[in-house]
Amino acid sequence: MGKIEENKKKKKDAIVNSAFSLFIDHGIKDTSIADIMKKAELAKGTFYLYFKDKYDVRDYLVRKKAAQLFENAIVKLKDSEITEFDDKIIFIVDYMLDELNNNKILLKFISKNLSWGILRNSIENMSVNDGENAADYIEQLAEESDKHIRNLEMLFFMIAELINSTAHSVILYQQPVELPELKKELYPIIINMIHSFEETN
Amino acid sequence: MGKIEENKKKKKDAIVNSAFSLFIDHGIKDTSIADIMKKAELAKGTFYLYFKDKYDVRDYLVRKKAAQLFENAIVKLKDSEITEFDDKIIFIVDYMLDELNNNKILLKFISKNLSWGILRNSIENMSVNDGENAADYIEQLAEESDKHIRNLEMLFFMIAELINSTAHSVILYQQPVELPELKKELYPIIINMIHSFEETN
Amino acid sequence: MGKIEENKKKKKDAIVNSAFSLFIDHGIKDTSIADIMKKAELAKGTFYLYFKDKYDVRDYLVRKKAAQLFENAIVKLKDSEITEFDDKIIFIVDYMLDELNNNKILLKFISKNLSWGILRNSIENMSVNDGENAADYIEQLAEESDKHIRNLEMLFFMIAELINSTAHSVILYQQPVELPELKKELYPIIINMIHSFEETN
Amino acid sequence: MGKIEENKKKKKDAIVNSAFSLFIDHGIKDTSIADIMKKAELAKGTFYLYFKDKYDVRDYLVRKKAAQLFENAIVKLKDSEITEFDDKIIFIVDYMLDELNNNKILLKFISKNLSWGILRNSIENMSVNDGENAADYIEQLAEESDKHIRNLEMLFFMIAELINSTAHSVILYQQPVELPELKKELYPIIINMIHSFEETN
DNA sequence: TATGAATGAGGGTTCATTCAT
DNA sequence: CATGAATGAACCCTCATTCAT
Repeated sequence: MGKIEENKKKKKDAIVNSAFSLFIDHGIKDTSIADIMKKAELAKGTFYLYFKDKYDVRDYLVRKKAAQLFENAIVKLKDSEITEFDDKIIFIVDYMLDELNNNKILLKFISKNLSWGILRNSIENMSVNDGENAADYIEQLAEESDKHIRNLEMLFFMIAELINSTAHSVILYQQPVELPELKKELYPIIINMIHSFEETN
Repeated sequence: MGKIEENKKKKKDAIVNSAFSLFIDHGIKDTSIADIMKKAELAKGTFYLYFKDKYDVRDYLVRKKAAQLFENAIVKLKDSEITEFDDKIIFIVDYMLDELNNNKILLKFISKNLSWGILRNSIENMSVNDGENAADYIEQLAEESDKHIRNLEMLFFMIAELINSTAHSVILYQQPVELPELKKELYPIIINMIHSFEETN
Repeated sequence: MGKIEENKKKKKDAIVNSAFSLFIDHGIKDTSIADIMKKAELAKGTFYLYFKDKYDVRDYLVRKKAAQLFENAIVKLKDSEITEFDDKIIFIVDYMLDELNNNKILLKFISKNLSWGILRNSIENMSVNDGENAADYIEQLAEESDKHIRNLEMLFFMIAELINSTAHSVILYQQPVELPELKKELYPIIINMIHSFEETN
Repeated sequence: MGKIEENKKKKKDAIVNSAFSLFIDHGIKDTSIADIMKKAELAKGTFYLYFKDKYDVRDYLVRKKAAQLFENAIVKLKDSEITEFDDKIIFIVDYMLDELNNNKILLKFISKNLSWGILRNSIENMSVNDGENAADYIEQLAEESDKHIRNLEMLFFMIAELINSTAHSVILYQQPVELPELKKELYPIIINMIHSFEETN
């Protein structure tokens, strides 16, 4: 029945939200399943009807949060009137860095737990518009701008890893510099990376 | 007494070596202090005379292992006859990637636990020659080649983060490509990064 | 309705068969009702419409399996042309030992759970021919051979306990001897037991 | 130190005694390790310094109790002036049956958990006098009486299994008869068994 | 009748830490 | 300094049983 399915979705959400807030506040290591379920106001045993263990919840959360972040960036990009491919990429990166800077807690959570496997999976299963995934969308962006990127996935991988790892240190610990300075150095490098991956014909 | 000091060093080494091998084999989470001390053939209580907890040992280990890796690269570089600054950096990166590729277990351990704070600390306290630290040594390299790098620490930070995060995914999971392909794309980008940081005068 | 009754029988059989196979494979302690019902492809709640708990199923099974084993022995005996009472008893014992030896799993299950109460109940409710129970049948055997046994039940009890307990150790663990050697010692003793119980008049 | 060893012995005894009393009162299945340790007035974790799990305690207990019972029988036998081998065996059996009849709780515990493996191990490691085990003692009994038993272990095995299994049913449930009647039938059979095993030369 | 999601008590087990020796 | 027996809080996870559908 629709009613039962709906109820199950509600329960899963309660668990996930409770877990997120506890992971953020006390760290994953110091969050027990009992804690999660108490905060979710559900019985301890119920946890195991939805997840295998707390790391299963963590992966689910990282996927979900990373996807949301990226999706928001794309929505904003569509609202803008940027036409150049390079500028679009920088726009997305800039948007995400600002978001993470405003939500350091989310950054801490994502960057400690994001791996390329999870990220790629997120991108592929993320729906930008109906039936269109994020990876396709980026490809489309390149085509629209008449850019020919040799290996879009690889470009993405590198940019993502560079952002993820530098943002972690810079935003959370202002090490070795602060965010504006990072951006100033980072964006030219990203532009260079894009050119590096452009089809040379 | 020298004898007593020596004895204490031996015990600390036993603990550290035992811990490293167990962290590698079973992960930090699944290694208990009892395990470490049994393998080290010392009493459980003795652990607390040397370390606060197992995360204390982990940090000590990451620092030590990362420093060793970098130091070895520099030793090899000195043996070579490379003169250009760019080539020297690529040589170091290449050496380290190959070492990590040959010792995936070490990579797994380092890259999961390495943060810029620990890395910088390692570099600064690492002695290349007597009384000379690694950071100074790199600065010296740049000067020798008549390169003027605006912000050497920042350049280092970026390169280190890019290598660390991409190597993790590529070497351990061959994702999204294999190591030779990563190198092919990575080195031009690093060269570009260096140029990006060159003093434009 | 016949249809409904039939359906219920089918469900009960499914539960019982599933339970038997799981009890055998993992032991009773490590078989949960959830396991039983998953294998039976029925809902967990349905279990309680047929049995009180898993020990209820176990007793049902032991009764059923022990009765089957004994019944088969009697069927074979009827096919044979043995005339002497002693020989008939030995035939039955021999048949059962061989069957148990060929089906160690069944032996394990039966002998760990068989008590005289359950066994006697099995024998009494077992139908050899229509409306004739096994105990009556044995009594008849004795009469046919002009034997007068003082206390047939007691004789039976002793033989059954001796077989059950020695077979368990010998067949499953070859302790303290192997089956052929056990038989060699056991059969004369059984013959003696029979004589011991013969009416001395 | 002797002090520490002594203390450990005391702790083990406390666990074992607590476990025995709880196994008897509530059954093994319904006795938890927490229960055992609470009654023993020790911390739960301490249990695992002495035993693997509760079945480990059970085996230890069965061995110990069966050995004690047998040892007592032999002590009494020595006090008596019985000379014939047959009479000696019957004396031992009779003594043990009476003891078990007076201590039904012990009977319940032993007979549900005694296997030939455990029993044989008990007999072999049990010291009757200094450095002399029970198996040797019985062998000596036979020799003293100029009896030649072909296979003493096998004889023992059969007698033990027969007593153990019949006593269980008869003493605990008076099924199918009461103890005196069982004895009346059992002893001639045991005598027969002994003769069955006598060297025929 | 039949279902299976939900419950929550309760079990086993681990382990960092202490402290008497 | 070094030991390792003892602790007991804390955790994970299972599972018989219920009950709304």
